[in-house]
Amino acid sequence: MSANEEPRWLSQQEREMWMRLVGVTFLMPGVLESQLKRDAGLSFFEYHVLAMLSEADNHTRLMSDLARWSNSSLSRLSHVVTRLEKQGWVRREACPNDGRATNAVLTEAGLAHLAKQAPAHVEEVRKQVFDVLEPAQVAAMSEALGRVLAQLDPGNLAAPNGSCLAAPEQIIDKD
Amino acid sequence: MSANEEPRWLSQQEREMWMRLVGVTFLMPGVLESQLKRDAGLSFFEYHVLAMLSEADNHTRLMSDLARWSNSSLSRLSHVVTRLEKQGWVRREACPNDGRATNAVLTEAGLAHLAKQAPAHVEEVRKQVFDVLEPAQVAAMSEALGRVLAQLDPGNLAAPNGSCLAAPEQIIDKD
DNA sequence: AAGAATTACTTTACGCTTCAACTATACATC
DNA sequence: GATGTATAGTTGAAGCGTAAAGTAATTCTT
Repeated sequence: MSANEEPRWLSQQEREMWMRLVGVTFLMPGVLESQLKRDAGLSFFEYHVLAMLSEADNHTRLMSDLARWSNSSLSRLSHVVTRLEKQGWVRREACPNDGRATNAVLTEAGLAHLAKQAPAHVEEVRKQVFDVLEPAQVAAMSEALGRVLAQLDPGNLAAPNGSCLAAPEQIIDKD
Repeated sequence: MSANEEPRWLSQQEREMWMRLVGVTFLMPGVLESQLKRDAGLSFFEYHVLAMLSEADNHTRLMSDLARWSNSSLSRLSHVVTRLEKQGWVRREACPNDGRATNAVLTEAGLAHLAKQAPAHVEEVRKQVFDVLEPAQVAAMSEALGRVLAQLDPGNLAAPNGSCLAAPEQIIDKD
């Protein structure tokens, strides 16, 4: 936008959608986190990380790939994995191919804990999001959100090709 | 869900939408915040709060209403308003009708700062969200997000009726 | 009128994330 | 082989938000 152009203010319809998107963005993590904290002692992000490890080959992923796929910084992930290590749910392993790289591995205890919590969590996700949407709305949301996500994080569309990463397995039909 | 029922796992289509929604939820605030922090020294939430005050009659709102409408806790808002006070962009006033209540008021400096930052911010919002969506997608997203938001925060649909609140003015066509 | 319950914040302490600096390893250039 | 640059994390300090406690005012009940 050049200095002389009029800003492209949002229309009334765009503003309404914007306020709702911001509202969902602010509220959703906290609402889902309430149930997870109470039942599992996990934050929403921690659950998300454990779920991603559960879907990986050998329940193992490079830290850099895990950070990218969970939409977080390496620093944030490093701190979170440190906490999950202390709980015994994740462990760190050096990467045999690259001395700089570290793998995060979901432990047996972590997998058991995740499996135990998944039913209640998916029920809460269904209650808060999917039960209020028609199937056509889910499809439309998915298409539109895909476009927004591609803009927000262009680099994440590519399949990860970091070392120490097997091709992802077919994902278990859980949240 | 009774103890004996099978959990309602997400379908493949639902999972795809879910991962995208979570991705946008995690990434969007930070991406928009980068531009705001750099240009204005404001977090995304701080900007949101100033924008809401700018739209209020006399640029004044009850703290409790402002918290509700900005989807935050009173405690969070109290801390944020304290910081904005220190910057000279907001001030607190006791409510004449209710001794317990506090009004947040946008100062002249705050209004000027917001007006200065609004063009760049709306451009960033347009770039990250609206430029990648078709008008029909904006309408569909708005409808679907409205349903999800109603579920996440049922009480917020009602018009606020706290004391010290005039009916909101027609909102200026800004982000 | 007095006391109990509720409401509207504010404040403190703690946990989590970000920022910036650091360490170690791999790769490119000479 | 040596040096510089880039990469992959880790770590500590500071900032921000949550939980819980506190203060003050209002409303309700007796």
